[in-house]
Amino acid sequence: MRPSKRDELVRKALPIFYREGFHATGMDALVAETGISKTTMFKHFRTKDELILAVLRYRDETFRNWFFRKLDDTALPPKDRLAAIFDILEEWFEEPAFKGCMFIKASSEFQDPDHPAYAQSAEHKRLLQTAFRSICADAGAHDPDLLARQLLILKEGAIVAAHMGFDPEPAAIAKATAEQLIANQIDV
Amino acid sequence: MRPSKRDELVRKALPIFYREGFHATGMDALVAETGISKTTMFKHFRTKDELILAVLRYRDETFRNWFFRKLDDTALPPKDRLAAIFDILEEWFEEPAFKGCMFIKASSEFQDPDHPAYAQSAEHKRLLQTAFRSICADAGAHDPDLLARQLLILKEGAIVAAHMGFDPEPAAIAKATAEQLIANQIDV
DNA sequence: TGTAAAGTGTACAGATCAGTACATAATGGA
DNA sequence: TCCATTATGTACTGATCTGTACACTTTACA
Repeated sequence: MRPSKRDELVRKALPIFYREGFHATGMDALVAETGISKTTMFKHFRTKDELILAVLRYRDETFRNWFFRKLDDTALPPKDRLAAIFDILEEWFEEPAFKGCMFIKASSEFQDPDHPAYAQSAEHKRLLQTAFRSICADAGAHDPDLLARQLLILKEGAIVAAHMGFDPEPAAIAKATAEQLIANQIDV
Repeated sequence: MRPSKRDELVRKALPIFYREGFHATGMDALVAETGISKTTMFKHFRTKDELILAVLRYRDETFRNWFFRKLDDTALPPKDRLAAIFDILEEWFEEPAFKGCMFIKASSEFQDPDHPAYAQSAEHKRLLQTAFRSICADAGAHDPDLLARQLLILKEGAIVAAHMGFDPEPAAIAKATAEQLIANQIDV
């Protein structure tokens, strides 16, 4: 099977689900916007849920790639990289298409903990936490696990604030907080 | 109009929407679980969206009442009250019915910024922020606005972590962070 | 160029959605 | 007890939902 159409579908469905929501997006809407026939969609994915899951997997991959690539590109030492997390976050928030975190939204729409979309969303966050922890350790944090968890909670809070619009500069606020944590945990 | 049935409907619909989601809950499901007839529902609310909005208003009221009542009951001085925010949060997380923040989920399902449910959700967070700021000022924070925004972002991050389950002790982690912020802003 | 795989378009099934019509029953106050 | 208000039950409309059937067309490759 040539997987090109399948990938094209996942790639094109992502921004639609992201923008409109999972339940609110019907298969007919996907047909209209992707230009891919419904027959083909159901040939590649047995159900809508399977497509959603593939979209989430794709999102996990591309988001983490984008994020940590950006972080690497700063070429900063690990300690400064931890603070730079929130600069990259700010870049994301300022994208015109920014609509919050797709995984927070997925776990809002698929609340059953047994639903694979929920599991996939939690897994995404765990992968971020692991990556954060590794940077914390490289930076010489006294308690890398604690610091990573604090930074991740800050990141999630900033995303919620940015999405709901109740704070005009969530990334800057979170960064200011992070810098205090980092200063307290890492000797100069 | 005796508003008893209306209130009963709002009160009974809340946990259903909270547990199942807004789109995923049909009016027929509400009839089945509340025991209130569909005719009556549509006599009190012209549309499902109007019912959802009433539910969100009710949630805003009861949640803030519950939260700040709890905070008052600690009878702590303002500075300690700021840290106690996260103890109360932990109580909430440990409730068996805890399923995340209803407003984060509402803004996930109704993403259009013009949708009243989205506006209502943002308003809830702003009201929390205002209340936090007032306690920060009472506690003698150097920058009450900054501290309140930091604490709110921590709170939202902890809620997301608790809901998605990627951190086993989100309230404790957020509290440890908050205590550093408070110590840095408030002289003993 | 021939052939099998992959994709398309349309039409449909069956379920479920929000919301309505209408006749009947319960309720509460004077 | 009378009467207006309020609530109920059922059956319905028309739209939309996921998913399927099927005949047709395009594509890739040997």
